[in-house]
Amino acid sequence: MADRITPRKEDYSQWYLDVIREAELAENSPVRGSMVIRPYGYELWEGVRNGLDRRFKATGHRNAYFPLFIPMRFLEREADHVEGFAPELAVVTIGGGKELEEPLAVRPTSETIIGHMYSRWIQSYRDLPLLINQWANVVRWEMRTRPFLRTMEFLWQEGHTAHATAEEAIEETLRMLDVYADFAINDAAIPVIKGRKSDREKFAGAVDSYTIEAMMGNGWALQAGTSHYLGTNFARAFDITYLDEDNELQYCHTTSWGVSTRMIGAIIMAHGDDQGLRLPPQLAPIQVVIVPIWRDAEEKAEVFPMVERVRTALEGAEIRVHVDDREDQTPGYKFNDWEMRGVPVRVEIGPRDVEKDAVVCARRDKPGREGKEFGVPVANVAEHVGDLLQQVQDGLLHQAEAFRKENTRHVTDYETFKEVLEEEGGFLRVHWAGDEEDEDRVQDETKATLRCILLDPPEDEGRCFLTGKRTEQVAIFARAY
RNA sequence: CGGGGUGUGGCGCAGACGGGAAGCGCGCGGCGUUUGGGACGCCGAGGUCGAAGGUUCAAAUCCUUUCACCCCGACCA
Repeated sequence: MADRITPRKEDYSQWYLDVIREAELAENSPVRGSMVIRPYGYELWEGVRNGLDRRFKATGHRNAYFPLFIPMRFLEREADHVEGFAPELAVVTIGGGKELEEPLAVRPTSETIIGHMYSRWIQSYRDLPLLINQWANVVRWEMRTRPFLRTMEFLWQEGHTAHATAEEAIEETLRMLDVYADFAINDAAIPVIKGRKSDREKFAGAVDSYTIEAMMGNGWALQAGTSHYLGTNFARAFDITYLDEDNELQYCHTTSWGVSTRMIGAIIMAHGDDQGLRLPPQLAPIQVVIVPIWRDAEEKAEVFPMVERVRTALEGAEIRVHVDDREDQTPGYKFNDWEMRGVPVRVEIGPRDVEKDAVVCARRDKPGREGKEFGVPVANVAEHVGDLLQQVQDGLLHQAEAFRKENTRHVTDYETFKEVLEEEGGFLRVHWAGDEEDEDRVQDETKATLRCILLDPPEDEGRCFLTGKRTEQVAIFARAY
C-alpha cells in the first residue's frame, strides 16, 4: 500500500509535499532548489499555457523568444531593477574555458534584454503598440525554495509591451490583469482578488504593480500573477523612443506581466483535499478515467467492448479520456490512485453495468460516495459526463469562493487584527492609510503582509486600522507564501 | 548568513548512547490465489552505511576533517 496523504490540518506543508509526490507532479532534481516536473505535472502546465495563450492571442499579442543570457551592463542600466535582482542573480563568468570579458547573467526576467531589442525595433508611433509575449524559463537564486511555489529555475510567460502613452500602457497593464483573473476564475476555478501592490511590494523598476491574490487551503495568500506598469523607467534606461505624429521624439511607456509554474502550486493548494489533488476539468490532463472491473477472462471479454463504446463516445465529445486497464491493480487501488491525481470524473464499468447497459460515475469535487451516480445509461454517457465536468468545474470554484468568504474578515483595529490572525488566520480586509514603515511593523509583529490594495474601493471611507487616518483605501493583509 | 536537524537498497526508516554476521516497511521481479474503495501467500533481486583520514583484533556505531541535503528565520513569481 502506498503512503497515504498526510491529513492537512496537522501539517499543511507536509500535506503539500505529499500531494506533489503522490500525484506524480514533480520530484527533486539533483540541483538544489530546482525541480523536475513529471509528465503529468507538465501536462497540467500545458493546460495552463494553452488557457493563457488563447487569451493572449485574443488580445492581440504574439509570441517571440529572447536570449537566456543577459549582459550584466543591461541589468545595471535601471537602478531599482538591478538593486532588486542583484541578490538573486546566477552569473556566468566562464565560457569555452576562458574568463569572459563581461559576465552574463542568467535571466531572472527579461525586461532589460527585451528593452534593448525594442529600442531597435521601435522608430515611429506606427510601430506601436508592440505587444509581445515570451514563454521561457528564468532563474532566481532563492535562499529558500519550495516545489512549484518558489524554485530556483521556473517556467513562465512574460509579456512585454510598449505604448505611445501612459494611458494606453496603464490600460494594457489592467487588461492583462483582467486576463489573468479571468483565467484563474474560469479555467483554474480559483477566485482571486485583483489589487495594486504597495510601493514596498512592487516589482523592481515598476511605477505600479498589480496582482491577483488567491487564498490557499490553509488560509494563506498566494500571488498568482502580476502585471506591471513600468512608466518610462525602462524606456529611458534603454532608449526606447519613437517619433510621434508631430515628429517629436518621445519615450515609450512599457508594461510587463507574468504567470509562472507557481500557478500549479496555487491549483494544488486551493483545491486539494486529504485524498490528494482536485483538478479543474478545464485544465486536467485527464478529464475522465475509465476503470474497467472484471474477475476473469470471461468477464473481461464482456466488459471491454462497453469500455470501448464509452471511450469512443467521450472522445467524440472532445473529452480527454484515459482507460486504466492495468492488470496488476485492483479497482479499489485505481480509484484511490486517480483521486490522488485529481481526475475530475471517474467512470466505472463492470459486469453489473454491462447487464444494465449503464455505468457508474463519480465526481471528484464531492467526497467519497457522495459524488457517485449509479445507472447512467451508456446511450447518453457523453452528454452526461460533459455536464458532470461542467458541474465539477463550477463546484470547485464555488467551494473555493465559499472557503475564502468564510476566512475573510473585516477588522477595524489593530488589536482585533492580531487576535483574528492568531486564532483564525485567513484574509484580513482593512482600511489602510499606512506607509512602508507601518507595513514593516505589521509584518514584524504579525508575519502578515499587505497583499494588495483593492482596485475599486468598494465602499465609503473609514479609519485606517493601524494609523486611524481616514481613507477610502481598502487593503488585504494575510500570511503569504 | 543565523538557529536546529539528517545522511544506511528506488522511497520511508530502525540499528549508533554501550564497537562483534547490515535489518524493517513500502516499492521492484517470479509463481499462485485474488479483483465493485488502497488484496494475500511463498520465493527472489537490490546496500563499498555521504566522503576522507584516524583509534581498534574488529567501525554504520568511537575520534578528526569535510561534503551534501532538509527544517525554522530574513529575500522572493
